[in-house]
Amino acid sequence: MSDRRVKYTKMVIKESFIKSLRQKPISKITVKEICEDADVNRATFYTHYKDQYDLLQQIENEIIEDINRYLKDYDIQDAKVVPLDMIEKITEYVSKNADVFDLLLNLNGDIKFQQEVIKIIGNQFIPIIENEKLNKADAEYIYHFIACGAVGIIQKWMKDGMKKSAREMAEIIFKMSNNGRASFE
Amino acid sequence: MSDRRVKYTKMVIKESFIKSLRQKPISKITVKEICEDADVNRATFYTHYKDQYDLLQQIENEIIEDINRYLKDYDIQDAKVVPLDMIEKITEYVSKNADVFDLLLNLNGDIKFQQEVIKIIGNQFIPIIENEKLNKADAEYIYHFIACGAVGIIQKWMKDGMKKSAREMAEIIFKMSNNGRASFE
DNA sequence: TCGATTTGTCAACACGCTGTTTATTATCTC
DNA sequence: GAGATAATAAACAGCGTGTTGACAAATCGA
Repeated sequence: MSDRRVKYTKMVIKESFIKSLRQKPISKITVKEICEDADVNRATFYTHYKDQYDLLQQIENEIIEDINRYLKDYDIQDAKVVPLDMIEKITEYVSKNADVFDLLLNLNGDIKFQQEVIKIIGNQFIPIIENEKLNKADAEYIYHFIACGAVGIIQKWMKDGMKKSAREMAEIIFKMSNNGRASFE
Repeated sequence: MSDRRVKYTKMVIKESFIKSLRQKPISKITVKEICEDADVNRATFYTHYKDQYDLLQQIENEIIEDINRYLKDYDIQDAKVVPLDMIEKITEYVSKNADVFDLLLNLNGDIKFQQEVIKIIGNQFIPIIENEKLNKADAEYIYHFIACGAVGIIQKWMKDGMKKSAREMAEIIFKMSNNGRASFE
C-alpha cells in the first residue's frame, strides 16, 4: 500500500493524464499516450487502472475524499459553525485547488463529479432544513436549487479568473440562499 | 438537402445511438455497433458524422435550436411576456421531451449540453437585469446562480419522476429567483 | 544485510474497431 | 425517364487494446 514504486508510478501517470486532459477531451486520450508521456510501461498502467475513465474516476474520488476530510476537521473544531463559514471553507478549498476544479468542472468537465460537489454543498444546508416549517418535498427542491446555483457561480468564478475572494463568493451564495428560502416561509 | 434516403439514414442512426446511450456511456459505444443496430453501412455513417461524439453534438444542437424556435414563437405572440410564463414555457418543453432531457442531463449527461440549457434559461432574466440597480459584475453572478439552480431542480424534477407540474416548477424557480435577487437591492 | 516478495519492464501476441477506398446497386429529384 | 445522388459490400492497412510470460529491479521485514 505504501510501496514507493507504486506511489511514483501512480503519480507520474496522474500527472501525464492531467496534462493531456488540459488539451483535449478524455475520449481522445489513449492509454498508450499517457504511458509514453509518463515513461511507464503500458502493462504497469493496467495493473492499477482499468482504462483512462477509471483513472479519472479515481482522481475525482480522491478529491472528494480530501474535501470531506477538510470540512470534517473544521466541523470538529466548533460544532455549531454557521453555514456562511462552512461555505467559505468550501470556496477556500476550491481556490486552493483551482487548477483541478477548473479542469473537472469547466474545461473538460464531468457531470458525475459536478454532482458530487453539489451533494457536498447541499449537505451544508441540511442543519437548516430541519429548523424550518417547510414540507420535506419542497425543502429538497429548494436546497437542491441552492446547491446547484452555488456550484454554478463557482464555475463562473473560476472562468472569470477568480477575481473575487473566497469570502465574497461565500457571501453571495449565502445571501441568495437565505432570501430565496425566505420566500417559502 | 431534403433527400428521403438521407433523412431515413440519419433517423435510424440517431435512434440506435440513443438506444445505446440509455444503456452505457458514450465512451463504450462504437460506430460499428450503432450501424449494425441501425442496419446502415459503416461507410454511410462516416459520410454524415465524424464519430459518435460528433453525432451526439449534432443531436444536442438540434434540440437547442428547437427550444429556441419554441421560445421565439411565444416571444412574438406577446412581446412583454412576464418571465414566469417564459420559465413555464421552458419547463413545459422539458416535460414534453422528458426522455431526451433525462438522458442528456442526468443519466449520461453532457456538461456542454447542460451549459447550453443554462444559457437559455439565463437569457430569460436579461430583461430584468437592465431594470435593476446592481452593478453589472454582481448581476451576472446572481443571474448565473439562478440559471444553474433552475437547471439543477429541473434535473431533480426528472429524476423524481416529474410529479410536479411544469407550472409548479416554474413557480419554484421564479420565487427563488425573485427573493434571491431582492437581497442585493 | 539478506532473502523472499512485490513491482515494473520488455517483447510479443491476437483481437477488434477505425477510417478510407473501390466498384456496384438502389433511390431520389426534377 | 435520365441524370444525380446516396447507400451498399468488400477489402485494406493502421492502430490501440488488453493480456501474457520471462526477466530485472526495488522494497520490506527479519
